[in-house]
Amino acid sequence: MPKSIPRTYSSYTLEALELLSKLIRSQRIEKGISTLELSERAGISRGLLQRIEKADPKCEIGVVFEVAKLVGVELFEMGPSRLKSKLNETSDRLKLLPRSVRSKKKRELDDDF
Amino acid sequence: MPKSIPRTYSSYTLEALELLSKLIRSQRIEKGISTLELSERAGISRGLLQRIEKADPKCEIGVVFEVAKLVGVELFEMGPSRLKSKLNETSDRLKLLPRSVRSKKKRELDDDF
DNA sequence: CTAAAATGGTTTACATATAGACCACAAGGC
DNA sequence: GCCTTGTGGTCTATATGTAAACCATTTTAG
Repeated sequence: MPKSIPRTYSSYTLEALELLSKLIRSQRIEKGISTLELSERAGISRGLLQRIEKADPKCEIGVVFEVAKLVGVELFEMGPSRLKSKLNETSDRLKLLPRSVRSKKKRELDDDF
Repeated sequence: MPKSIPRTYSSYTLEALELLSKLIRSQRIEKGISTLELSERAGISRGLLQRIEKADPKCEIGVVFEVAKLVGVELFEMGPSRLKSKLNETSDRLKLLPRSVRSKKKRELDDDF
């Protein structure tokens, strides 16, 4: 049972969210698309789009990414092709890693060497 | 009332999600952090972390970004300082734009000039 | 100025994401 | 080999995100 969970976010996260939301809003306005128009194209409600443009951390990430893509904001600062190659690269590197992690569990090892 | 909404995502969105999730998983394993450990640090359940690492589009974007930050994945491929300056830059540019958009509504103008 | 449209808020009902407890199995250390 | 621990499922209850319909205000075109 999920008890009221007051989530906290680092400033880095909040700023990244704010950047993404403002990039979306900028692109939307520059392209002359109204909130209603864009929300319809994205298949979401106008209210949700407004929350996205206000950097609400609780929106579904898939929807936010989709809206970003619709107005031409590049995720990860890369277009489709570079994204794809980076994905392959990362997939390959992931395959070489162990599936399971043995943690020291005794604290004080959270360093990143 | 939200009726069952079968969302669709573009491949670009899906690949971006997959990339992010695999970057997170890679970094987690490389740093020797178990799913339980990381979920506790992030203040989320282990199940949610598993969904994040499986690129589930329906997770809250704030949580995903926070987990990414915790394992050292840079959002937008930039660290805190560059992110901040880019944010300022975007904020300034947004201020210069009109608040409201007059859409032609008559289709066939969705071009980006 | 006036009128039309966009925006930013609400409010309500419902679908669903989440936490937390389980479980079986896999994987890695000894 | 054993044995511990991580992983990936499941299931249930609840918190909450979302769609849809409102509203008031602001903004833009004329």
